[in-house]
Amino acid sequence: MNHSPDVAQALRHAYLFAEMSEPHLQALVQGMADIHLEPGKALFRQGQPAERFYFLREGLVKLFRLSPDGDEKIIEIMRPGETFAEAVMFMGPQGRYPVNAEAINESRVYAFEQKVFLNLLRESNEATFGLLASMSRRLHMLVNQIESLTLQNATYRLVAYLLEQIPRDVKTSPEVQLTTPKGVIASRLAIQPETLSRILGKLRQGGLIEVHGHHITIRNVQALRDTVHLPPQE
Amino acid sequence: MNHSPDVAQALRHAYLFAEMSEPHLQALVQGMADIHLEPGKALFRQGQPAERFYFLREGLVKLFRLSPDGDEKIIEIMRPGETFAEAVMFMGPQGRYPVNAEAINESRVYAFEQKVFLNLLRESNEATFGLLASMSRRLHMLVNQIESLTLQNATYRLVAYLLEQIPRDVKTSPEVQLTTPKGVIASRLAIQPETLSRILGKLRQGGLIEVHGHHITIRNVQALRDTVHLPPQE
DNA sequence: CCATGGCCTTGACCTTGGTCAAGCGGCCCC
DNA sequence: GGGGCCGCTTGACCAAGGTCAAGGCCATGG
Repeated sequence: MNHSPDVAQALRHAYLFAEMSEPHLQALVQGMADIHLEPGKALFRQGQPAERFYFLREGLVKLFRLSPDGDEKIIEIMRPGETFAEAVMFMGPQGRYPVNAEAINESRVYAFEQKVFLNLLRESNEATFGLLASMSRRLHMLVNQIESLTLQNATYRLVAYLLEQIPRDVKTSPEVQLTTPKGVIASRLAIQPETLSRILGKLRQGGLIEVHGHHITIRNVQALRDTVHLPPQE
Repeated sequence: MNHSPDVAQALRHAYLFAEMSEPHLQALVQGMADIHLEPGKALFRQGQPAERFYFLREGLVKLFRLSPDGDEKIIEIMRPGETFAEAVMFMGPQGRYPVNAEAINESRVYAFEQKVFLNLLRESNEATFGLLASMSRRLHMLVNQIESLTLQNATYRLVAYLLEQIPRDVKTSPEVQLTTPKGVIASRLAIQPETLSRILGKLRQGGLIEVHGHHITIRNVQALRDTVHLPPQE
């Protein structure tokens, strides 16, 4: 199967490939693996030698850590068009995945050999800068996460999460469609599902939101921001 | 003043400069600024346009966030030989510092213009790979921090911190010298000073450690690991 | 049409660590 | 040498969120 044109097209949405020369990109597409994942299927486990990195084509993948007694903390939920595990390439020759990766929904990922990609990087600076940009974004994201875990409470984190889910451009009473089960969101926010449910209930009672299953209507964006002392606007 | 030889020597300890060609390094040394900081003096503030990045020559610098009501969370404590704020270079042209930086002790930092460094990166791949390595290490460090904030409790974090402070190679009853006031350590571990004090007291009562001001003797490394269910050895 | 199981909600209770307040000890500086 | 300050400790109390247990609500499949 030769999907090269549209595959290359899709890849260009990722920082990593955005600026890459056409021949280089083509070479990568030739060498990549197209992997199909059922919901709940693991892609890799923490501690495994990291030989590949990934581009999410369709579906939803969670990156997470497990505590000794099985509790799960989701570090990041990957969405289509994003790459992950690229940074591990530079952890030295014996690099290992620092997290687990598992499909939430049925998913399709493209896998690239790190060795191949590294060779390509050595002779192409545009690609390297794309990689630097994506790592720098991820660093910032993690710092934000640490801040909200330590300096803010559970309600803040949930509200911030909801506000992030509002599609750009929307001015009117925004509708948010939760893309994952609530338990997954809870783990991402480092709270228990019970607590998530209670906070949602509290916000609902306050008339700030309406909850219909996975569909949430935000009745008053500004009031919502105010409850957690977020500055107006975005 | 021309300290170039020993300055270059010191810079090579950082990943960022380790593999860099001698002429390039010399050029950077020529252009850098040598900054002296009194304890408590700010180097930069979150939100300021990021035009430089830094190498810590002497002293101790904290990177931290502030909550709206003044609580401080230290993200990282920089030690001599380390670079910081390099990643911001890739946040786009209007990059801003994502944290505050302030000297804990009297310190000396070298400051480099991002523009200059970026130009150099474009023509030198060794330097770029050094940068990638240091960003990748920092990513891993942040993920570890998120894990211990969410999946572990305060005692675990403190014990893990103490164990990290044990100098390599030591086999006998290890001595740890705290390099910063305990309040700083508390902020780094995201606990209150009172809690830090209590946990230390609990460990002391359990006969696991001895505390004499900033000097801590670990009486039983293995028992200490066991209290937080860390696997033996390192 | 009902049974099953997953996901979510709700209630009662508990634990960890935060908050507030008081006090101690060393250090610096007049 | 005394006053004051800072960093730390200790105690009493508190509250956010976790834990445990019991249902409810669908969707799915027999």
